[in-house]
Amino acid sequence: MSDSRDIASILHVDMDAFFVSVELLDQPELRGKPVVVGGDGERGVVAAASYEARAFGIHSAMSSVQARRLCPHAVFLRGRYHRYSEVSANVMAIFRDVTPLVEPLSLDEAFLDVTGALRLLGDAPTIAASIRRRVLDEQGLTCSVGVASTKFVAKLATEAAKPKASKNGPQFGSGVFVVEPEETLSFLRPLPVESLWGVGPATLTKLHRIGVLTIADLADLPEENVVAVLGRSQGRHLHSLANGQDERAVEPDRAMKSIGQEETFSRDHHLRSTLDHELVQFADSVASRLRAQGLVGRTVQLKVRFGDFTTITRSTTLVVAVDDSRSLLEAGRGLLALVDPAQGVRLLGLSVSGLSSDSSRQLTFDEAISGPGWQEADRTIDEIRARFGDEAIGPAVAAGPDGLRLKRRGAQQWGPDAEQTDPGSSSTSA
DNA sequence: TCTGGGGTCCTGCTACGA
DNA sequence: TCTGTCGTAGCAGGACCC
Repeated sequence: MSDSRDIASILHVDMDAFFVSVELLDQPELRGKPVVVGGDGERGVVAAASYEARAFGIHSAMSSVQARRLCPHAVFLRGRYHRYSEVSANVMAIFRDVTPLVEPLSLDEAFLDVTGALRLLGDAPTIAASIRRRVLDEQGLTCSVGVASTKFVAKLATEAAKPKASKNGPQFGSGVFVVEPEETLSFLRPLPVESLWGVGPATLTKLHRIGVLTIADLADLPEENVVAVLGRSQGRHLHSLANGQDERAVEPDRAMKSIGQEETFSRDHHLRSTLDHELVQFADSVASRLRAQGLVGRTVQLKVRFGDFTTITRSTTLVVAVDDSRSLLEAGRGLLALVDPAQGVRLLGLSVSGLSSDSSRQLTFDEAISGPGWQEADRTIDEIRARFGDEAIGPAVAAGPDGLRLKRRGAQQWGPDAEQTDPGSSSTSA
């Protein structure tokens, strides 16, 4: 991105209230109403809120209990992750029509480096406007675009372009907001320091302690003072950003670093056997996703959050990288044995990192001497799921009490299942 | 008061081999 | 042979993002 230093050719595109907008596409009768996606269980949180809901003070990451209190008549919808992925893929395809340099950040936002498209398609604001038009025409969705010479300024510019919630309904933003290179510092300096990417609650407390409230305050401090407070890596990074310097290029092919699944239970679990049941499903699901991506992983990590919200992780690194459910389950069980669930477990998670392509996969000792038995079984399961859907087959433990109902994988994106029962809590909680 | 799920990145500590 | 140093890997926890 050599040219992007002196020309505004980095775009940050962010879909407006994406999950809610997709729901409104499919259920147009909800338009104009306060709609909340996620947070339909007792322990859930809000994943997205319509601008009408935001006018009541509801925002993403807010607990569902609080959201209901603020707006009891809002429509609460369970998230449909697969549907959002589908629409997201269509939107990303539009971006890739403009430039191959697209770096998705999540389902609903991406960076685009349009330096190479300027001669053909016009200047960056023109390209931004045409992307907005295409997304609206082809997908029926609105988005906001920030244009700048660096990634993080483009991202901040998007905030300025976005619609704002108000009591009188959404106030539409400009849709495109451009920060020319020479305007970068005057744009940044008045903003609160928490606008910087990487300043969360913990860092903000440290910065407030030394009197830093705005980006200008941070930029004007000597770098060594910032490093003394935040450490070398974060201190240097944030000081550079505050001064408008960001050398990071748009990276279209970022490799996945880990794959995992976790779940917050509707009630705390106290029995190891209950947690083992969950572990079986996690291992099955994570292994299946590894194989779908053609990946194998070496480091298995178990995450446990107790009732008092303290969270621990236990991990182990295997001799060879794996993608089968049995190996993940064995490793997970070994780690679970290190944990005492008696005080009540609120969340359990299993993830795999140290990923590499499965073409580099080595045979395990078992496979080498007895053949790929479990791997073969897993691949057969993959084929059945590909033909008949995710719910067609799964670990026996995932079947419900009637032996027929399979718990859907990936169904609980934003909170525990309201109908979940907990055999552990009733017998051991005090 | 209440705090999901899926991730990435960084830091500090320990163990171990050269 | 003993000791100290250095680099690296593994592990655990925390902060942050959407």
